[in-house]
Amino acid sequence: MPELPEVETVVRGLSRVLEGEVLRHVETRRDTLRFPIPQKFAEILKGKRVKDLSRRAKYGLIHMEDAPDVIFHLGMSGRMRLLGAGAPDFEKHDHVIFETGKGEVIAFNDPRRFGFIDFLNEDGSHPMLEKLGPEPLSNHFNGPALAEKLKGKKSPIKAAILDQSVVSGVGNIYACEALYEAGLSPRRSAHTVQGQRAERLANTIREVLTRAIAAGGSTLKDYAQVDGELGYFQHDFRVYGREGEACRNEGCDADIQRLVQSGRSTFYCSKCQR
DNA sequence: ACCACTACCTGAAGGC
DNA sequence: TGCCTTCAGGTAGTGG
Repeated sequence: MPELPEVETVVRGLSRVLEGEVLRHVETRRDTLRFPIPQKFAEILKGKRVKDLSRRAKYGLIHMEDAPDVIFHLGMSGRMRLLGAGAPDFEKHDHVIFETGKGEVIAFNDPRRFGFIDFLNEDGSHPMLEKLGPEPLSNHFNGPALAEKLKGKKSPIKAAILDQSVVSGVGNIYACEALYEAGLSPRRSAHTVQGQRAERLANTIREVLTRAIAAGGSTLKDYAQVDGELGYFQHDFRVYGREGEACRNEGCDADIQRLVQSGRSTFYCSKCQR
């Protein structure tokens, strides 16, 4: 499910339910996701109040009063499910449960278990946050900053923008979409994206992510916002998942092609992207 | 140092 | 109906 726009949507949804609330009940229903869940995770959080939530790249952060902050990652298949108050209807793969003082129940559900949940260090650091590049929607991300990161990189530009140390939060869908909007071939060597090209790409990355957030993210299989609403940005895809379909650029008669780069599908138009 | 590939895990979809 | 293969929104670790 989750690239930056989906995580942003989930964090906003969770904020509405959790901010300012005491965690009346916390429960871990297995010991390990991608990494082990910390010992006494539930015990440490039980009875503590949530200050607020934030997002860094594809990570959600739950800031606590008088307890360590929580970091979570949704992996490929993670969701946060908001369950009605009363007797919650748990499903398979509901691994971690939070209940607020008002009786709202949140379940972290992740069939593939590529996600994880952990505590931040006291200074707000975490090993997973160390190598992250700039937030694409912040002022630190722009053409020159991107060009600098791409300098000397021999890998294809598609692989480079999936590299979280170049720009953080962009995943396979939005990498494809941003390259299409920028008119750049996914196979182009990253180091050739300088000057105007870098400017253009930085802009399309920001635009695509911003539009996706406004649409509540993208729903492929079962991604849902916290309240169960679906995202709908998938209707705006220009290339992702559209192999063999017509390019949507005015005056282009080519079909969208699919190729595999470092083990992942790339969708692009070979006429519009150079 | 850089880059591509594998491994991690489950489930859905398609072919036979 | 069922078995087998392929594919999926991510990323740490490995080996060239």
